[in-house]
Amino acid sequence: MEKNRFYVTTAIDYTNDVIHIGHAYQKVVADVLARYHRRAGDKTFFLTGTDEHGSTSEQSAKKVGKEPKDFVDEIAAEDKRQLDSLNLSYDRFIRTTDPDHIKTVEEFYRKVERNGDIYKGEYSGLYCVSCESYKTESEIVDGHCAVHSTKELEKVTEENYFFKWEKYAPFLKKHIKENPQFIQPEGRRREIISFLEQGLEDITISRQKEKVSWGIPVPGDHSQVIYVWFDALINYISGAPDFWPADVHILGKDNLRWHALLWPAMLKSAGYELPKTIYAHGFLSLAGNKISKTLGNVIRPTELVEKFGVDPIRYYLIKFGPQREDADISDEKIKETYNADLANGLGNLVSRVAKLAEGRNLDSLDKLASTGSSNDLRVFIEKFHFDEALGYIWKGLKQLDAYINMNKPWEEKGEALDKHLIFLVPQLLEHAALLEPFLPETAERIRKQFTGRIKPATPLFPRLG
RNA sequence: GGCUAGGUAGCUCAUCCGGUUAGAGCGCCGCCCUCAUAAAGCGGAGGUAGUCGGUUCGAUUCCGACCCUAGCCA
Repeated sequence: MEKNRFYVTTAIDYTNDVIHIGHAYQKVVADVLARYHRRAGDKTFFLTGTDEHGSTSEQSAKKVGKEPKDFVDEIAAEDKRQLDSLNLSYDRFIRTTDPDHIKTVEEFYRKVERNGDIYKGEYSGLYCVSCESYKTESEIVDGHCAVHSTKELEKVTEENYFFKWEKYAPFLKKHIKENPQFIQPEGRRREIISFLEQGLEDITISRQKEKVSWGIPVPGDHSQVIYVWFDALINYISGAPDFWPADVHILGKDNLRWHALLWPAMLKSAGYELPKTIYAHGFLSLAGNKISKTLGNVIRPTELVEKFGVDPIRYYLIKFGPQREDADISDEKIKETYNADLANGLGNLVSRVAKLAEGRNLDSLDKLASTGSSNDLRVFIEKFHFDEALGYIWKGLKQLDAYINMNKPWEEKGEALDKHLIFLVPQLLEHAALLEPFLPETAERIRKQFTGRIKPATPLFPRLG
């Protein structure tokens, strides 16, 4: 059987601070896709990592009296710990300070340059001396820098390199219209199309080294460093060159424009294939509030995982996460979902069957099951409808509960009981297999419990009071 | 301010092109059962579909204005 190739990426996170629970959704979703495709036998690569260059990381380092590299080393290590707590099966954690990434960026830049799409121009913007960086409109409050409201912003003009973005507008328009699958979900696609109708302007892709020193030098002109996107986006190629083009980039809606419009233009210019799908999700709020340092309500994945366990957090995010629109998370909501679906649902069903089959050795049975494949499930996954995928599996679990209620196997003995177990145990194992991409730890526990001599029932998910 | 997306039961969402009493899951209340984690099963309460106007025989569904939420404004 011929194997497909599957390459999924997440956004790489900025290293001015450690990631929080709001970043967890896209990582879990990417993990579900990666695990699903690995199971299906596809040659799979799952890339995640950190975006480490730029003035914001540089200044965060300075604030705590550290060299940029030392500082981002610490953040990257902590980010990785956060991701690991979610049981993510990434194949590489790329850092934009990795030597092979820097080399790829230089090569990429040269390709675009050779194609005649880079030129020198004048960039002018409002510069905050205290921040040592240019401010965009959203960072300016009443004409002042949002962080330094007493200082005047200076209008500064500098010579930078520009990328001929506008040139690619017709190409982008055509590609997006002809490939409905390119930007997902559909609402986001319309958003980008209508933005594109307003036209594009060329964009600066470098900064003078004296303003931003923490970055990759522009090839051939070390008085400038490459600015943000011409560094960060290229990680998708440097992270797994043999797997390019990516099947899906998963990112937050704030990054969509860059991924949907700038990145494809860059790729086209440099002569690369385009990714197949760019999937943008919404944001997660915490108990009704925006997650922000200023509000002081930032929580890390590790905190929730310690409180509820990995799979309950994964389950909540997949079922109620910001798949299309924004979503909310809170201890209360996690607990409610945990009790309803995991304790009373899956966990209780496992206990029922385990008790009925306790001590039996039905080893020959489990080999009949566990194909872990389902056409319905495949369709949900391909459409990125992860919540519906879980709903589909849970519908199956409900049917098993209904089967037990109807057939009352606890009233049976011997062969009559076996008749039911021969149906129930393989069914349960089959569902565990379907569940593996979503709740890997739970799937494994069920598999172990029902392999060989069936172990006594210990609650998979003890009910929370 | 401009552009875009969204506002349907307490919560999360479904309602294809306008048309009988707007649905589901969770939560809540009641009943019932016990193989099971006081779980499963059955029943019930709960919505003037953001607001106000317009088009129409008829609008949650179309049009307009306004309000609220979110993202972007390079």
